[in-house]
Amino acid sequence: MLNYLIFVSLHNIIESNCMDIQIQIKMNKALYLRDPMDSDLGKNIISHSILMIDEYGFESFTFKKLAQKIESTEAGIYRYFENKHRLLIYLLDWYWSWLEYLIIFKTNNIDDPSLQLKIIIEILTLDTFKEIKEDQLIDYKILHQIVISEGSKAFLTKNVELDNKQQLFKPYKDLCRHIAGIISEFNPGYPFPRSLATTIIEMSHYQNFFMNNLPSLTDFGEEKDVQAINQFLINLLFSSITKQ
Amino acid sequence: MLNYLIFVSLHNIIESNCMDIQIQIKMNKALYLRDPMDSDLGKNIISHSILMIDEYGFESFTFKKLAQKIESTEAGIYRYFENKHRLLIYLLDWYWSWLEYLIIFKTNNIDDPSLQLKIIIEILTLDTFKEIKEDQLIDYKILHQIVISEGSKAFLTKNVELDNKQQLFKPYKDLCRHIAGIISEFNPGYPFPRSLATTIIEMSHYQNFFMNNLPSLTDFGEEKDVQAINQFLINLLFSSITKQ
DNA sequence: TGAATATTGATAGTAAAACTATCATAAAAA
DNA sequence: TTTTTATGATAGTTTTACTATCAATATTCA
Repeated sequence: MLNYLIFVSLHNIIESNCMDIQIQIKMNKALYLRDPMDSDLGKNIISHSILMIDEYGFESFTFKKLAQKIESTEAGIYRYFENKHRLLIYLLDWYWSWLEYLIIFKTNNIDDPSLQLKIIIEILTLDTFKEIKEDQLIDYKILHQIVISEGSKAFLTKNVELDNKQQLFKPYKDLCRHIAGIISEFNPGYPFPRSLATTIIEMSHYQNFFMNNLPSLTDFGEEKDVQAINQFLINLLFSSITKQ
Repeated sequence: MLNYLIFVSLHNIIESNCMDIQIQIKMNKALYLRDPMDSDLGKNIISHSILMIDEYGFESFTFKKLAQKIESTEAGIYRYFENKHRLLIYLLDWYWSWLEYLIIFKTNNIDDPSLQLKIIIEILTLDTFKEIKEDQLIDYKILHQIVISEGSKAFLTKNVELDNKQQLFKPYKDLCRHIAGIISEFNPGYPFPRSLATTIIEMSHYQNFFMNNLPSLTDFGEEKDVQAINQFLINLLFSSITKQ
């Protein structure tokens, strides 16, 4: 039975039991008042908030509803998270940290940056997720849906500056820097590696959201196939960075 | 004094007095309960909601605050708009309709689709806006800031489907289709014209937001120059659609 | 001109959301 | 065993999001 710690250049992943994809992620302490991973109640908050934000949408999701679902109290949840916005960022940060872990894991020992980028795009669209086993705590497929539908709301607020000072967006930035690094490795002369990285990341979500909700804004409306988004992103990325 | 009606293929622009850029836009009736353009109170709601959403952010903006500012009452505003989400979409739709008008106006008589696309990108980043005169009702520069910071919130809700059925996103879709058409004119073989159009539109906002708020996610952090975003978008677009 | 209609302002009120505070009990740590 | 900590139960406040009612004032139109 494979059971080991991973020591990579990852700041946020502290432990991973790989066979059942049980990952421990070191979260920014500013995100919570009490560490939700330290108790059953906390874990319940995390796992059920993922389900409920997906079900109701972030605006209609409330701590009261969550408390009823997990048979606890509103006040109980407030002991863990200052407000629902912090909880959202917690979930998103978890996702980004986990995704960077996945990327490092899956591109490990691969030297060709172009192949690395292709793998990254596949991971970003979560097309690989058929193979990924469920975590009992975090349903990554649903969490991915939250990232698609609610992700931008983390930073599109008047609090960006303060939240950013508290490093709340670090996992997202880390991922962006990571991808930008590989882009620069592929083509050191390309002048916009970071902007291109955010473009690929954001579009992997927007194209998915549009495909499913406003299909005329995409070219994937009929088939609704994530594979087509993949092709679009590959085309977009490599057109930009391939030297003629 | 120039004063004429414009008859173009624009569904939403019904009247334009060009010398002082006074534009009348036909808005979707589902967006309001009473047409705000028909009264002073309504016009006040529009002009001041733009200022206040920009000042407070959409989440903290309330009809009560707006009522106090324009010295009317909460109930008075509710006579015009069902809720603040509809008001937001009203403002965004106005913007998109106006932008498509601007694009048609500025690319008129230009045959070269590549030049058309360059003009469109310039308009999207609103780099041209130094020259644009203020409307006494709509401050387009501030409205552009709202589109950047709050635009996605129009459709990233559990109401997308219903809102879409009411055609609330039509101006955005019209613009997307318009740009996609020019892309296809430039390169009829390019397989993702619509997705590329939304990518350019969305990135013109995201890169701007990131540049100003989370600069490490872009390559424009030091200079904070919209012109650099322009260059990025031009590069992104033409790399994709230029045949090798 | 006078009556009907529409628009706004003023006021009041409700339900839910977003918290905060307090106290008792149960479980875990010292 | 004592102390600390975590949770549950309950109650309360402020703000948001909205609805309802009525009077005053314009505007329309017959």
